[in-house]
Amino acid sequence: MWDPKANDELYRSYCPNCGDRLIGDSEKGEQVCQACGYVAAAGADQGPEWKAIDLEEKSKRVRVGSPTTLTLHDLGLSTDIGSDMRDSHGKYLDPTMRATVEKMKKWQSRIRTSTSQERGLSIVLGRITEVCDNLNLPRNVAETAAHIYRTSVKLKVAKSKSIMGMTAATVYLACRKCGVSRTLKEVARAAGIEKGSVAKYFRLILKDVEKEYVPPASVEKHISKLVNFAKIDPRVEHLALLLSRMTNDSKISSGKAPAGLAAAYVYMSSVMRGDHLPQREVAEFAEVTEVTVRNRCRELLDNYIIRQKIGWKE
DNA sequence: ATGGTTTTTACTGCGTC
DNA sequence: GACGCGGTAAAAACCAT
Repeated sequence: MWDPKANDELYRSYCPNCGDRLIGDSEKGEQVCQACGYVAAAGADQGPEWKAIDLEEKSKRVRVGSPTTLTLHDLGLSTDIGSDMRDSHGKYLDPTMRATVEKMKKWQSRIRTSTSQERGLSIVLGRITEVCDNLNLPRNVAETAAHIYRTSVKLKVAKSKSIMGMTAATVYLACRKCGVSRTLKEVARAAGIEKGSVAKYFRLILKDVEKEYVPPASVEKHISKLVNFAKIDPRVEHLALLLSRMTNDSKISSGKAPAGLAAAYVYMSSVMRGDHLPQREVAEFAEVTEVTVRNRCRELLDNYIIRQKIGWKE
């Protein structure tokens, strides 16, 4: 169960021209005002902000905007040591012992990283970029995925795990952290492995590495993605987004798959505008069934008087 | 493990082109 | 007849406990 309003704050911001809400475009990494057409540069002061840095670069850093959940920290050795300062019983070491161990660890990890582990790391990082390319994901998602993987290695979570399993799981998590709408199914397909095993690794990472809850991409992002993929008239998207915002109600969306809801909005919008896309097509692109689309539509129509609010002609 | 919820599968009937 | 659509029952998948 997820609350759509919880992550709404992450990407919502307002147009400097007319004050209307800006709509984030997950594909292009920019935000657009639906009212006046103002286009904000990538992450002016709202969404995640990043600099393209070579993946292999050692002192990697990902800059993000104000939302703290997206903040990524420095990847120096210090973090590794800080998190491991316990003895075998899980108790914290005393300060003098701590200092000694710290030195040891420093050397140990220097030796380690220059040999096999560093190589293993670069293999996975390569896979991550491959999968991200397959999914047409922006650079920052790959960066985030790489960061997640690096910390999983440090926390020993990645030890003796399937390479593709970890790859897919980190990419999927990165998508969610960056607010990009890619389903687990899609990531699994791009990585060429079972959806189930991706979920398994994903949960593992969620448990031991990324403990904060990361909400799935919003319905609105799913709408944008769906429209882009299916090459639907942008005006349908506009209407769909409008509808989704007007009916952005936890009563409707809670517990429901965002992709299904997005499909319903797009389908309804296409009908309202007279384009009338077949349910079959919309459902196919959204990777849900027609039944789900229908159910969402029905619920929407049951709970809202959409025609009047939208000004449906005819 | 389990129980509640959501999605999918598979099938049927209805109207229209 | 084929197609799009709406509905339903039951299976499967999912999620929190």
